[in-house]
Amino acid sequence: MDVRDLHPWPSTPEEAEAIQDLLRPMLELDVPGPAAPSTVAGLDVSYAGDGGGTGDRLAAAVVVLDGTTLEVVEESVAVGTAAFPYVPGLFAFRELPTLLEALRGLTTTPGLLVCDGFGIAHPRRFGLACHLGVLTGLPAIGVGKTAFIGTYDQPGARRGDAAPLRDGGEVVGRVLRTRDGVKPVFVSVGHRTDLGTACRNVLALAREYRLPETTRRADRLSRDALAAASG
DNA sequence: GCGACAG
DNA sequence: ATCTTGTCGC
Repeated sequence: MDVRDLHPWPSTPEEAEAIQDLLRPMLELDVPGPAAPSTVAGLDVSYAGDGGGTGDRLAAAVVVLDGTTLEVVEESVAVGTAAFPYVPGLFAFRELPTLLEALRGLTTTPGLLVCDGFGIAHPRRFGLACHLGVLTGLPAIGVGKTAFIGTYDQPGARRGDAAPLRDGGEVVGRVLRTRDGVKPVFVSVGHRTDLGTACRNVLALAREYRLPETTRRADRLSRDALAAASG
C-alpha cells in the first residue's frame, strides 16, 4: 500500500496544509519516550539535480542501528521522485512516499525514528517527524541542522548544553550542543516521545560527530544509492 | 508591506 | 537539497 492511496495526494499548498491539519490531532505528545530503544532508525534523502521541483530524482535511505552499540542492524533504500515542490513548511510531502517505501523494506521495527528536519517545531506544528510518526505509529524525533522557526538564546559551548526553542509563547524544541564548540542542532519532538528523552537519545547517538550516527549513515547510504541508480 | 524560510 | 576551489587544522 502507498501513502498516496490513503487520501488524494495534494496538488496545491492549500491541500497539503489541510492534510497536516487533519493528521495533527493524531499526534501523541508529552508521553514518555523510549529511554533506551533497542534499535534506532535514521532516515535521509539525497536528490539529483537542483532538488526544487516535483519529479526530481531522489533516493531515500533508512539505516537501523543497535541502540547500545550503534552497529548497523539493517539498511533499506528506495529510489523515486519528489512528490511535491519544495515549500518551507510542506517539505515532508516531497519525500514522504519514497521514505515510507524504504521503511516498508525493513524487517526490523525500529524503536525510534530519527528524521532529518523538524517535528512540532513547525509553523503548523506538523513537520516531517510528526508526519512519519503518525503514519508509522512509531516514536519519532526531528533533528535539524539549521533554524527554521522560533527564537532561542545561544546554548553553552559544551556538549550537552542546551537552550529552549520558543515560538508563539510555547517551547517547541531545544537547541542542543552535541560537541564542544561546534554549531548546535535543533531537536524537536515528532510523535510518542518527550523532549527530554529526545535530546538524551540524540546525545547518545552523536558521540564523535555533530550529527547523530543514524543520520550520518542514512545520508551516506542515500547518496550511494542515488549514484548507483545511475543519476 | 518586506524579508525569511527544514531539505 | 545540490553545485563547487581552496583553505585551515587535527
